[in-house]
Amino acid sequence: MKQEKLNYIIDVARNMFARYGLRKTNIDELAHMARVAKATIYNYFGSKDSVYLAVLKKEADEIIGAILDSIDKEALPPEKLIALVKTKFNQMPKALNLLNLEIDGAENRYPDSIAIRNDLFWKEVEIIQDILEEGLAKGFFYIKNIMLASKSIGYAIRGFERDWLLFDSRDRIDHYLDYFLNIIIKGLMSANSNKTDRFVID
Amino acid sequence: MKQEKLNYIIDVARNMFARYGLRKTNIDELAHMARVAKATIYNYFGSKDSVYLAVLKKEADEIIGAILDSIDKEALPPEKLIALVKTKFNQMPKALNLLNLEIDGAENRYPDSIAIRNDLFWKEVEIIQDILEEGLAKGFFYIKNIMLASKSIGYAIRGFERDWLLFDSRDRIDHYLDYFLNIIIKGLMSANSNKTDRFVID
DNA sequence: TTTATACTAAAATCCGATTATAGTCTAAAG
DNA sequence: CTTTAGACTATAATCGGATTTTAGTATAAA
Repeated sequence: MKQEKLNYIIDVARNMFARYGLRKTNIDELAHMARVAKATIYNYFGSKDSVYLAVLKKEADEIIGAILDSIDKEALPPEKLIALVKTKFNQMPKALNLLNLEIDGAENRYPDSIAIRNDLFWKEVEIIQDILEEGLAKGFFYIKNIMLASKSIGYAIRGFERDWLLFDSRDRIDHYLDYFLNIIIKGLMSANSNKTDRFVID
Repeated sequence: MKQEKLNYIIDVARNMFARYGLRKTNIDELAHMARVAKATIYNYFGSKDSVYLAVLKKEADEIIGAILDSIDKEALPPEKLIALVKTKFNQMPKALNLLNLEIDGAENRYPDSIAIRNDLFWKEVEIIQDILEEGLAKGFFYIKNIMLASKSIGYAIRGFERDWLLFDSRDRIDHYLDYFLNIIIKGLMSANSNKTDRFVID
């Protein structure tokens, strides 16, 4: 089958899963909506779960892809870190299925889907690690244990996710995120933590 | 009724809710286990939900109380911040009902219980704010916007909770938390972020 | 290879009957 | 005046069996 057609199936499935959830989406209807035979779907994916996982995977890949793109556009490590966070949170609302995992009452939280969610987390941590390493090499950051630092920051960023997804007042949380970046970059104790003029998020 | 008896009812309820959950705990059995008449419970609490909320409230109060105690034992603001985080995570496993809210599939997540959970979060943020204010006044911290800073840190700490509760490898996450504290206190950019000798968590 | 269709076995839904339980009430005991 | 045991009700949960949906397979034709 052409890659194009396969992507189309995933896209249709993505919409259906986002609207109805895993349980209430059925393959007969998906086949009809995607204008392929049911057998074709089973030929390619093998099971309903696999279709669902392919959707989650695509959503995760999109987030990672967008983050990497945005980082490439920045030259300085601190700004790369800021770009990562901004892009991540901008992309999140598009990954409806992946993020409903966090919010929903476990409706469709099972080992494989959780694995994809965790995988996204650890990929983010890896990217953070790359940024920190570059920052260290170029003299921007001073970090004793880069692996610990990147994981710590990964976890900390996670703390903003739930409310970002649920709240009306996204702007305000954006504000907190901005400030959080300032804090981890400059620290509470450094005298210039007052000045948000250099690495500021607009 | 004596306060003592009332507390005993809450304690028994706390164990039953922790073991069986809100739905599978029934008031007849609770009355029996707590050795009071069912009417007494309804006299005091008015409804099953109110009993449950009283349990959640008590768990939240215990966490806040322990945090405040631990902070009082520290003299320096940075150490107070560290004490807050350490105590919070040490106390968390005791608050079984409150924390199952995070993990469970919404089984017993309804507006009132979420409100208590959020209340705990904002109380933590207030305490952080107090610490930051003291740290600013005494020249330890340099923070432009204390309110933003305390909320940011509150959210960031939240990011460690889920994995702390779920994972086998609590030590490792402890490690991340330690490092996280180092980062926010000293910042990625400050040259002494290497040295973890002063404000170190043992 | 894809498609339409038919097929099966397992799961979900439905529904009426039964049971369990939240919450009220009362009368007696402390 | 409060607590208690027990009776009581109305609603919600459970159960079991019949029915329907649906995941997944098989087949034959395009």
